[in-house]
Amino acid sequence: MAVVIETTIGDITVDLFIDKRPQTCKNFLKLCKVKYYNFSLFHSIQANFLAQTGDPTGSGDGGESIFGRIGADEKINNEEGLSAQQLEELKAEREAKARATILEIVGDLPEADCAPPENVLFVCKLNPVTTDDDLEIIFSRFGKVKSCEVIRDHATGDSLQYAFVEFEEQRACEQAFLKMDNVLIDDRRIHVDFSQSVSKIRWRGKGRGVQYLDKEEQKEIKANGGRYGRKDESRDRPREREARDRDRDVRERDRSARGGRERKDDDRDRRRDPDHRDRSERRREDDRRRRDDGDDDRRRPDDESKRTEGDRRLDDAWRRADDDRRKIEDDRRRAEEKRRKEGSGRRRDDDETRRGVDDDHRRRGGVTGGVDDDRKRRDDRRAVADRRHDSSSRRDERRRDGEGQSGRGRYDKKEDADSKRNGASRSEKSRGSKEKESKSRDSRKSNSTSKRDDSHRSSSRSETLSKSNKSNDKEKASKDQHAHQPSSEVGKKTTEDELPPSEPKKSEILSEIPENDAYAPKKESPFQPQKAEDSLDTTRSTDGDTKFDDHDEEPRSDRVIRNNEFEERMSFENEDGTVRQASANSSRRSYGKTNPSEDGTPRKEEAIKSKTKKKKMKRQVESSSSSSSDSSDSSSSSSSGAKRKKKRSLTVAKKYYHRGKLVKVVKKKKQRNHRQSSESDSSESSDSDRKKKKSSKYLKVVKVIKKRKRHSSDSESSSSEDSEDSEDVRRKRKKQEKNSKKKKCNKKSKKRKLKSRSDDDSSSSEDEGYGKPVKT
DNA sequence: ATTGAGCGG
Repeated sequence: MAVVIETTIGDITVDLFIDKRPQTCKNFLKLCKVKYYNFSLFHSIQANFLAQTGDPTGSGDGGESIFGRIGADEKINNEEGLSAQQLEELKAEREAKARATILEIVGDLPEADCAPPENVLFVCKLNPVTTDDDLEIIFSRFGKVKSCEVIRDHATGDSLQYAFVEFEEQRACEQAFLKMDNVLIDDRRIHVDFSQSVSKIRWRGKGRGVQYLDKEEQKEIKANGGRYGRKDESRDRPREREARDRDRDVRERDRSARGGRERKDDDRDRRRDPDHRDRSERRREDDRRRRDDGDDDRRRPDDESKRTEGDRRLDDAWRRADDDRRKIEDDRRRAEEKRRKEGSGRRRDDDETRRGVDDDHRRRGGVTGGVDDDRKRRDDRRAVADRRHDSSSRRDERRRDGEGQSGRGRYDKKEDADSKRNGASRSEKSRGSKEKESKSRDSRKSNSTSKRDDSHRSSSRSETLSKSNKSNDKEKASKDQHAHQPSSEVGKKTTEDELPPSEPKKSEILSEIPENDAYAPKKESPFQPQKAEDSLDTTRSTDGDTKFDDHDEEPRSDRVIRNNEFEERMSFENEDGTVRQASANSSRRSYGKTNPSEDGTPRKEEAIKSKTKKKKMKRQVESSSSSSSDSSDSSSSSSSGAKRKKKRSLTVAKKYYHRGKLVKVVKKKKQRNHRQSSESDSSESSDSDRKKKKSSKYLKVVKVIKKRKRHSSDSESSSSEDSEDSEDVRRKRKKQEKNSKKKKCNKKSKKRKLKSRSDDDSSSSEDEGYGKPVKT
């Protein structure tokens, strides 16, 4: 709650601690309302220290409370009777608040009081097949679940693998937080945290607090497309309203003066659109105009030459004039505002006061005021609080990191989804490998040592895998196949069909939850959790697999296999002559690549191993591909048709491997470049390729390539002296550079994303290899 | 690694 005090030399905004000193504030507000303070003097001013006002007598001795005596029944010392610990907490709280306020002033936080909801859990690392209902059932054991939402890609409907669970009670939420972290759901070890999301909170502007939205309100906002939702809400500060009206007035006058027509539409738009939108609208409009201009230029390059300098200058002048007009308008508006302020300050005060009061009510109904409750169950909540603090600080950091990152993250997600969809087209293959996958998973379960697991993965020879699997657990494999084959035959079965059979098992699981161990398997007791997993497995294997077909959501181990199958597949895919498939695969492979970095600790070792392995593999491929000649890349080198075909495929594969190394830096463009360069200049590119192999740092590699390219193209252009060609090359180069830059920027986030994917997918393999879930 | 659609500015 804030009050603006207007003085002859400027405004002062006063924040009121309404919840701390309700009576005092009420007194103050009421006095404001009766215009008690109007025209008061600042009777005492000490530079850099204080300025006192509010005494109608102007002396500092006068004035009286609206209650008869100031402060009424307020107990000033609310720290008495508190233990030292409590005092400390209070202090810490105050400090935190102060920091938050500073951040707010600096502009890092929208509003210091803007806190994420306390009764909402954030659940991530979910299995994509997990649904709202599943989660609700599972989480409802801690208390009534108010709402539960798995966030999905709004285009594809794929699960984004995180969810929000809103509890009716905060306590239930805390319990769930304590008990459900690192628990297995649908074969995935989920992670639970308190929601840090403030997206359900609408910031009503600086100093105006926040508003907590329900779904309907959100929808409304979405429909309105604005930050400020309802039209007739008292959300608008009177000053703003005035400003807007004035705005309109000015424009109206403007319009009448100039008799412009297009303004009219503009104006209507503005009136319909809430607040800030009009500005962006205008900007957009402006942009469009400008772009149109540009288009004109581009469209008629011939005309451009004909156009006189004067023409262009006129254009510019027109643009500038437009800008100027706007500026003038703004100025006028500002002046008007000032004038008005002087005239009608009184009324505003009243409005402010009224609005403030009900504002306060609303806010108090919201989230604040958790302090007392806190004191009641402190013991229980100590851990929780710590966690919260942790995560909130993390959130702050994240926030400070900037919006760009999250944006990129989202983008990546989308890419993921795309690739998923891509993969769906080759469901035939994926099914085959899926079978292997399920087998391998089973084998992992039976061999409770994670070492074994690792050897599988790192050796990652499909033959060994399948062999060991066959020998290890035929039964389970057959069972698994049994489980999912029908579904894959039927194709897309609706989940409703599948759900009934799985329901009882779910309840079974639920009954196990109370022990909490079934959901949180440990190393030492591989049996019980396994049971749970098995049941989960079977529950999911059917309906999960149908979804696998859709989303190509195979666990990681399969991808390893695919890596190794890659050579073969590459060759035969390219025998079809389709390069696209190869490229699709390439993106796939990039996922596979991150794949060895799965389980927590052995991650790095594995990564290194895999790197060396990959190098080896690469070398193998190279040697095999370049059996005839050393200049392996030279697709232009002469050879017979069939051979050429084969060679080409190999070349693609090889290129792919080069790219495989570089994918993270430049993925798609790389492809294009490569193709072009390999077509245009073979020997050079092969040289550069060799260099690439040798150098270990990606960035360096990129630079080398770039330089090389430049060299090669330059030399080429000079040698061939084909001006058109060189132009082309130049253009291409530009493109390349742009893209490589972009990719570099994205590299980090992409890596992260990939890792997350691998983690998710590998969670099934973590079944035994994972330690106890963190408990508090 | 992870926060409520996603994108562009």
